This record gives sequence, C-alpha cells and structure tokens, in this order.
Amino acid sequence: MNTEPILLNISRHITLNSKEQKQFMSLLHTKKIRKKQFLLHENEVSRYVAFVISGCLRSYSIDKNGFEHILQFAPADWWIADMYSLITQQPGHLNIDALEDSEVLLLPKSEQEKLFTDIPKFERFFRIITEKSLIANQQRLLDNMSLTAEQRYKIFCKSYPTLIKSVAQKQIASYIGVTPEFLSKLRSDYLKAK
Amino acid sequence: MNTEPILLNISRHITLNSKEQKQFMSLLHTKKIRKKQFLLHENEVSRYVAFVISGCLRSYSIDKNGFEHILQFAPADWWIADMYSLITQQPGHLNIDALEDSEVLLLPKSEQEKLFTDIPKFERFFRIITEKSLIANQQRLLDNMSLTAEQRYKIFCKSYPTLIKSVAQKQIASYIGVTPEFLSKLRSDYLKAK
DNA sequence: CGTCTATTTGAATGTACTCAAAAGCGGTGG
DNA sequence: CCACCGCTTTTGAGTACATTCAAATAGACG
Repeated sequence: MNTEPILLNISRHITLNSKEQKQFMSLLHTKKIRKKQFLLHENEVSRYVAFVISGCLRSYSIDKNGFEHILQFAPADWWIADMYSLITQQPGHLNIDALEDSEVLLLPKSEQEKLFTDIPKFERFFRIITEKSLIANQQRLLDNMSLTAEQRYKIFCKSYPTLIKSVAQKQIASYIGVTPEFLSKLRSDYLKAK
Repeated sequence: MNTEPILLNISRHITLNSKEQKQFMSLLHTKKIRKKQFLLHENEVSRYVAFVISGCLRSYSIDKNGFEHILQFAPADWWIADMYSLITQQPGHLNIDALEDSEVLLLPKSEQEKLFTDIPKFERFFRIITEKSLIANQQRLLDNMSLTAEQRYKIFCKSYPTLIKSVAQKQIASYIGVTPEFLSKLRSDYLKAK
C-alpha cells in the first residue's frame, strides 16, 4: 500500500522533517475494508481516526424508523471518524462502512494525543482540519434549512462531481436529506426541463 | 466590566499561569453592543472572535427570499464568530447581532495567530472548542434530517432551557428551521395534548 | 441466467409553508 | 399613566414540497 498520500495531505497545512514523518508513519495501522464491511458500529467506542488511501467510506446514523442519514462521504485523501465517540470515548451513534473496497490508515486516539504533545505541529494540523470540517458542516446545515431538495442536489453535483459518478443515487439521497424516490423524480424533472 | 469569566471559560480546557493570563487579557478589546446592533455584517471580512460576557448574540444568514436562518445563539460564556470569514479572510455570509444589550470581549485574529505560536496551549484550547462545535453541529444536522419539527423543538427546549425563556419564539423557529407560524401551531397542539 | 438491490413511476397522504387577519405584548412619548 | 405604534404570536384556509406505499423496470453481481 502506498502510504505517501497521507504525508502529502498533512503537508498542505504543516511542514514535517523526515524524522517527524517517520515517527508519525510508525504510529499508523493499515487496514483493508471490503465493500459493506464496517470500520465502526454504532454503540461502539471509537478508538481511531481514519485516513482513506483508496476506495470510499461513509459515516451515517440510523433513525428510529430504520432510515439511514449520511453525515459524511470519505473518498481517497479524506479523514473520517465519529468525532463524538472519539473525543468523549463514549459509545457513539454513527456507523462507518465502506461503499467499495477500500484501504485506510488508522491513527489510534492514544497516539494522536501523544503527537499533540510531542509535536505541537500536529495539534495545529488537526485544529485546521477540524475548523474546515466545521465550516463545511455549518454551510450544509444552513443549506438544509434554506434550500429545496433540488437546489441541494445541484450543489452536491457541483461540489462532489466525482462522487456523483461513483456513489449510488440512494446514498446521495441519504446525504442531501431526501428519499431515494424523490431524488429520482427530481432528476427526471430536471432532465425533461432541458 | 468583569472580564474574569473568560479566564474561567478557558480554564475548563487548559491551565494558564498568571503571566499567561495577563498576556492574554492584554490582547482583548471590550465592546458593548446594544440590542439589534451588529458585530458583523454579511459581506464583511471578520477580524475578531468574540466571547460573550453578558447578554445574547446570534449568527444567521439571510436567504434569497429574505428569510433569516440562525446558525448559533451565543448567551453569556459562549464564543461566536463567522468561522468561514475569520479563517479564510474572505467576505462571509453571516450576520452577527445582539438580541439584547450585551458585552463582549474581542480577540483579533492576528493576535490569536500569535497566541497559537507563543503559547501552544491556546492552539489546544481552540482545537478543543472547535471539536465541540463540530460535534454539536453534526448532531444538529442529523436531527434536521431525521426528526420532525416538533421533535426538534422538544430537543431545543431540553438543551437550552434558559434560551427558551429569554429569546423570542420567532428566533427559536428560525434556529430549528421552521416558520414562526408553524412553531406557534406546534406549541398550541402540544399544550392541548396535555 | 437468476437473484438481489437500485431506480423509476404513480397515486394518495402528510408535514410544513404561504398568505391573511386578528389578538397580544412591549416600549415610547405625550 | 395612558395611548398608540410596531412587532410578535396566534389562528385559519388553502397550497406545496416531499413522503409513503406499491408495483414495474432496470442493473449489478455471483
């Protein structure tokens, strides 16, 4: 498995010397996750933050009626975790599984904490990517409150053109917050309009 | 103005010695904001993160139809900012104004950045509160996707019992994502059911 | 192939919105 | 201190966006 992508990812926000790079890499576990296999089940305590090397994962919750609601897609070069469970070390409400055969690098929470102290640059790195997640999440929340399903779908298409091609429509419906049937109707209306 | 609350707030996550406390306090500006006055307008570049000493602020966006959507309430002891604008230093989409006469402490972004380098504990502090914001935001997003307006209102009442009493119903409607008229109906149905 | 799941299509329904008007409430000035 | 003004809240009727349930079709995978 080519593990360099994670160093490239990190280098977007902080600069590591080669010793720090080696130290960091030594903390990671590699893992292959086949399609439909789980990295985390709800009610488990999350012990890792994951970086996706290849494939695509998703995090989602299941409501009282059994419907899935996708919080995040994580294709290659993305980080994914159940932040609530990881930080509180309480059982979480999220599931994380693979939408296709995938390879991930796992950073244990305990090692992450040591990193923050040993190499403060890592605290900076995770601060920055957490800030970016927060900004994206806030925008998505406002979009959910102010836009119609059709507008949210169009924004999704623009924002994630790659995912549109590789991810089932059902999954996209679950991300933008509509039923698969309704997304199907939106799309057929949209095509007719042209 | 009593400025100790901010030190108490910070001490929940990091420990500062008295020199660090003084250094930090020297960076802050105090500001009084009367009800309906703005701390930040949309299309401005945000230069401060604010901590609320007294009163209550809110951040919100205005959609194409002129409707407000509240992203955050910030009563005493809360931090508030337009994270997008603050971090990117681009014009933002959020307004921040006061729901009642308020007092805030402002930390300039430039000083915050210096703090991160000079006293890495502050980088830790802001990492932690950003993580907490992210977790709360993710839960709110999932709630918006999976719950009815009535369920969201009940959760709001439980989560923010103080705000229910001090904030106009219209503002709460705008936070949970319904029209004021509909929230009024929800509440009257709820009372009748008893 | 055959099976399982995803997608499409349609009809009936429901949750929440729009528009309108009345009632309530709070602040301000005379 | 009362009267008025503006804004919030309530109430109602009609509407719209999105869901539910059902069934048909299409696609993916072994």
